[in-house]
Amino acid sequence: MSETKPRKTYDPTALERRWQVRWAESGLYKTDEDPEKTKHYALTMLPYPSGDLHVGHWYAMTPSDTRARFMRMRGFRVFFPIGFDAFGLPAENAAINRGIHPYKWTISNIENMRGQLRQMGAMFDFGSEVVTCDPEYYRWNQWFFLEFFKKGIAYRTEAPVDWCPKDNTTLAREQVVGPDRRCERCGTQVIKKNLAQWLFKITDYAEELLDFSKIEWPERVKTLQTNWIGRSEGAEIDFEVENYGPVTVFTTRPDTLFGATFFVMSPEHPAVETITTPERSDEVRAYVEKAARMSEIDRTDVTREKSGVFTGAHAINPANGEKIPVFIADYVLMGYGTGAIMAVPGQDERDWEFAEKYGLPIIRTVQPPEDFDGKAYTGDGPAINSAFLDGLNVEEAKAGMAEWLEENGKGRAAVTYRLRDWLISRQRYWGTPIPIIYCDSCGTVPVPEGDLPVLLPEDAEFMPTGESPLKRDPDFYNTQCPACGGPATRETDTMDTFMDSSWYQYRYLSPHYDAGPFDPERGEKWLPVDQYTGGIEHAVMHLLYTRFFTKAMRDLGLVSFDEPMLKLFNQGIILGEDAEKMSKSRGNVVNPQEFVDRYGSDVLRSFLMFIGPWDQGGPWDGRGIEGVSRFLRRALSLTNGGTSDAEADPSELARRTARTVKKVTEDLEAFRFNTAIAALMEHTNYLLAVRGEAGERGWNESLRTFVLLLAPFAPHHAEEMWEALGEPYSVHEQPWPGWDEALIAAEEVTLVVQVNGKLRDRMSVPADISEEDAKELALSSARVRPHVEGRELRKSVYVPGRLVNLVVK
RNA sequence: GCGAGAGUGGUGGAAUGGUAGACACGCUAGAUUUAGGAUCUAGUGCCUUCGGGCGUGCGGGUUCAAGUCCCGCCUCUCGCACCA
Repeated sequence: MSETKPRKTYDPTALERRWQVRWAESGLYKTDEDPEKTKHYALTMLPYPSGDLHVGHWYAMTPSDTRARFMRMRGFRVFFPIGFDAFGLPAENAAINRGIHPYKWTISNIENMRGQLRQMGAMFDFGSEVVTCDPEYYRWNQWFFLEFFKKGIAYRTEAPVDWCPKDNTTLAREQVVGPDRRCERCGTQVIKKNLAQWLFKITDYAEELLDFSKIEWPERVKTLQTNWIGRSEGAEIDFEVENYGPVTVFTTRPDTLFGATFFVMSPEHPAVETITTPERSDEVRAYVEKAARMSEIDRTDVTREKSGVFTGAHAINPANGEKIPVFIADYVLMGYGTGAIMAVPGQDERDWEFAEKYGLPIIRTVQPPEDFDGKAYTGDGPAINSAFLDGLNVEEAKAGMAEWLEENGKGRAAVTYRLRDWLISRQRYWGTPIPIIYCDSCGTVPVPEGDLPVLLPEDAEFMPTGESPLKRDPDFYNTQCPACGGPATRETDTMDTFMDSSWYQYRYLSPHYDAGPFDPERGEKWLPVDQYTGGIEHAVMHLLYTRFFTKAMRDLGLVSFDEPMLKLFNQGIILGEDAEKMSKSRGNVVNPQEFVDRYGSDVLRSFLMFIGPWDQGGPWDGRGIEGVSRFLRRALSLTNGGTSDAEADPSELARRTARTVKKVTEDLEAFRFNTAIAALMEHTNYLLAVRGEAGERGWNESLRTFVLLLAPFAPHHAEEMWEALGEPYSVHEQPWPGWDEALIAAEEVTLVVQVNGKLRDRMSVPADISEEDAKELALSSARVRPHVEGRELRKSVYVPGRLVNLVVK
């Protein structure tokens, strides 16, 4: 019978508190600056201070912490900072709804969350914390803005913008989601509005942003960004429109120009009004109005029948001089390409549909294969009806036409992107003021660097009216022109909060540095980020902006590399117990605090890592957490000095220990936390079953190794066990154990015997058994014999250490 | 419609082309306990005449051997959605 000493009461919360105090007192997680070690900058996406840590924060941060701890034990100097993305709408909404100032609301949330973060027991270096609504931080947003302005990266333009009527602010293109164009934050359908806005020329970097060769990022993110940037190669072609002049189209298929039998403009195209003939104007005007009234959701419905209206005008096909009719149609979008297309029904399905409906001629310019029975043919084939291109395949014909266009001044090779410039102006209070002054005599004047930061006034009226709240604060609004000293007014828009998160990883290095956005010496030592972790939802906003920002910083001479984060891992989403997304309205929100109070941080974090592959996410299982709690209690009991019936076989103990070290190491490298914990559980069960008399050397040595392996997952429990073993503080400063590959190979192996691929027997044999002996042994097995007797042995397969397969007829 | 990913016990999930279901949850029985809880031990894919048979969404193929590779379907999830 097993005999266990009476155990101290298990109180994980007290245990964890004790170690957290000790860690804080001893400065255990102060960043290691040892220049002898290789750097590892581990970064987890900074949270928005919404009030309380959500179980999603735990799911994002604690596995990152485990990974960072693992790297630290492996001998890297690790920088693992944390901060708060503190500007943004929720603070303003809270202020509006509850009358609390956004600053007060934000700061009290941050204080609350700081306490919860400490309870997490992660190795965050709280000394480098960054809070983005702090003037010490946003001053550098303004500084970057001015640098971008000088470089021509920041510019102002009057243009229709996407506007969220609920949040009363503009949105960047990336913040408008779905076919029905909703606000990424609140889900309201966006509308168009004409406003003068500040933008960043991210499109100048479109080509470079398509190059992922210097980073190891998930394919998914790379694909999303590539599609978002949406590069199309083709040509611009100038069509002479009657009584108007040249109108340029973009096409990816210049080779089909001879088949362009009509011309289509977007209803919003500026030429429409001028070219429409008087007899067509009523119909055209009606169509334009109808298109404008139509909701975006209807406008973008692919299944809708094509419609359009003839303007009465004609354009000249530059290739053959044919007069072709000019239509307007809502399937041509002003926001893509040039807002006008040449229609080639023979090679484009939409154009075919349109041509059929309006009885327009169809000319094929690519010969479809004989068995082709469709309508528009989009595949490859020899050019026909195309004069000098005839006989060429599509690629050759494209090049041939581009050359011809260029030579004849009718067009040119061109590349178009779907990506738009990044609109950063927000008509809101709670953000970084844009450091620009407007003067009647000097125009747009940047705030001199020495006058930064332009402080956000504390007492502005921030009710949303659709106008920038700062405009109604005369002390802020009215100022002097820095150039001429005359009366002037300030820009009253604030910056998109994605500005804050585009470069925070640099500020972490020296959060109080005042000679620049970050201390270049610190940058030299730590940049770029080695491992970034966060949610996939940021694939085309934050992750694209921060790449752009780093490239712009490089062009300003601030950094010498091209990419901000070398490796990226996206964790999944943790769902409610009903396998639905957690939401207050569904009532399936899991409050981590409840579980921290009951089981402690180590159990909660280990459970979240054990639940399944980290990138998969998955539903919360309130019962499952018990299993992990049991595991950590059992692990802890290993240091209580009990004994069990069985004694460890020394070579098996050594083998299993080495195997566990290998498994956990390799799994941690690959972010496979779930199988690493499974291996630790298995090893715990084994160690419990074979603890002989206390003091047995091999067993104790194995336990010591086990505690080291446990440390990144359950840092508090491991510390407690380490102390119980009489080892010096702290387990987190110990080197990661290695393993001897030679120990892993077993002396005896279980060989599987198959007959025609079917499992018939298992035998325990020496690992180095010869093929002949293995086969002979297999044939002599009582369970195998009935299946082979009287049949011809045609072949046998021997896989050393694994199986013998006897193939009989 | 296009693109990507995924379908394995009652559940979450494991499986370099080589013992399917590791590790857990749950469940069953037993031990302990005043009781409950906790803990410990054993069992737990399905069927079975106890020999064995069948099993990784469905149908085919390659192979000595397929959850894994190939082809064709079905279902689900996530992107994108008239992009010229």
